[in-house]
Amino acid sequence: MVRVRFAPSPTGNLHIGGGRTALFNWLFCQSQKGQFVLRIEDTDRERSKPEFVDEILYSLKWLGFNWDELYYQSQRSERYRLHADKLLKNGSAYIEKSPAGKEAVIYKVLPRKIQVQDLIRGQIEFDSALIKDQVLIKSDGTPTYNFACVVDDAEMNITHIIRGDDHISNTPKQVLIYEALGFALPQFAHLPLIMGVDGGRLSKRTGATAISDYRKMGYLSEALLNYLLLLSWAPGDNREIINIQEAIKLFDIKNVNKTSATFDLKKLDWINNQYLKNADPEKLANELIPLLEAKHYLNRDSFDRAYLLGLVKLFQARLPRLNDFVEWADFFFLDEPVIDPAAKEKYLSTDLTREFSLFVQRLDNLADFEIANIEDSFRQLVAELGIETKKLIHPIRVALTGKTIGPGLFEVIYYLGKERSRQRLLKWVKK
RNA sequence: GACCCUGUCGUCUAGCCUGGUCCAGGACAAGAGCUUUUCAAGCUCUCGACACGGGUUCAAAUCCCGUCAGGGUCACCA
Repeated sequence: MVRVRFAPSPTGNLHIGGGRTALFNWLFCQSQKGQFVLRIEDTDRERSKPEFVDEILYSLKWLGFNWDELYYQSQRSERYRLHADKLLKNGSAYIEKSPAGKEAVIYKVLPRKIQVQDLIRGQIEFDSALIKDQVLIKSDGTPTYNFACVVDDAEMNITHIIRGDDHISNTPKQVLIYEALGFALPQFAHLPLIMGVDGGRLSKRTGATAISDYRKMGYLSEALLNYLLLLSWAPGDNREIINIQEAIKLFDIKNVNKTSATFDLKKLDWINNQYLKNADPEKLANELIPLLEAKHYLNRDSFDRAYLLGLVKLFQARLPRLNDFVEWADFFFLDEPVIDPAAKEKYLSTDLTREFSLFVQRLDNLADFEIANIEDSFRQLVAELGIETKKLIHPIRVALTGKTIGPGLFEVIYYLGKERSRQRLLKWVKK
């Protein structure tokens, strides 16, 4: 039975790199019908915070991952103590006393060659003569990362350790401990790191790093997952849009790339848009309601859901991020549209009193205020006036929405309604 | 600095294992155009890469060596 683990340390939010590590563990685990262990590595008492644990669990669930078992290292002190004593007894570790009289347990590293078989990289060789003696139990009684990690992975029967590249140099240290403890070695697979646009590690300086930040910005979890997946793996058929279920079917850990990848927000936006345009409007509306409410654009208890759904459908194919809806569609919720000064200058600087008045009349005369009828009456009008469609369509859009870009004008008029449309147009009519 | 990992368009990648079908394919971005209503959607086109140098071979992006470059790690942090 394949057993993998994801072992975040709750000293911060779940970040992109962690989410990606969780993703590949999930992919491998699901493709092998294995079990997924979640282990909270909270041995650093100073920096570990329960609110980070909550945040990490929440983000993992948001990404769609769940776990079969959950452990906290802080609750397993006696296990580490026990195995440290074992090493003390068989002579592979020794005690070091600090000036304050506190004792630490140190593993004695003997010189030898260590070969590690990595599922992604092949064989990697190390010389332990270059590794100094390793602290197992710190003088405050807590285990070090490398020690707790080995004890846990062994006791939890982890068969495959899939983690970031930055752990490659920990691997020989851990192999030494596995062997000293008499545990069988698991398989290792080291994922390439994700870089920021500046070439270094992805950091807050080069963009948002927390998974939850992307959720708050309006990225769908499926899209984020799809993007993260493509960062170091490809389905092999030039497909860019692939959902997690299909990926699980095609996934082979041996095909994971060795090269670190740069995080590219533009491509994430594109993928997100691909998902947004096919997303269920009901679901999108639900996500938008709190955002619109925060802007006082609607009241949760008394709004027209069908109407909101209509607006969502108008915009969803164009949005890079769901949250952009709030700004892009603001004119549907505000009493008065916020007019972009440049748009006003370009389209509303000439007097359109006659054209606007006539169009308002046509709208007033419509028996059925339907999109097709609105369009017909508009086209009839420009034909009669003998002007180009675009000469009138752009000024009307700016007057109604305040923007030069947006959904088709006739849909906009329909959803704005007859009354609001005529009022906004009449504002530009000189008496 | 030492050790380890990696090197295909600006970015993500396919191809590399099993040399020839690759004067290197796809996607994002960028640029141009189309869409007699905008674009931030859609469609079309363009630009653009095998890090470098040696080998091996009839033939190398693919195999070997070296160089260079980038990244990671060297904590009683995880």
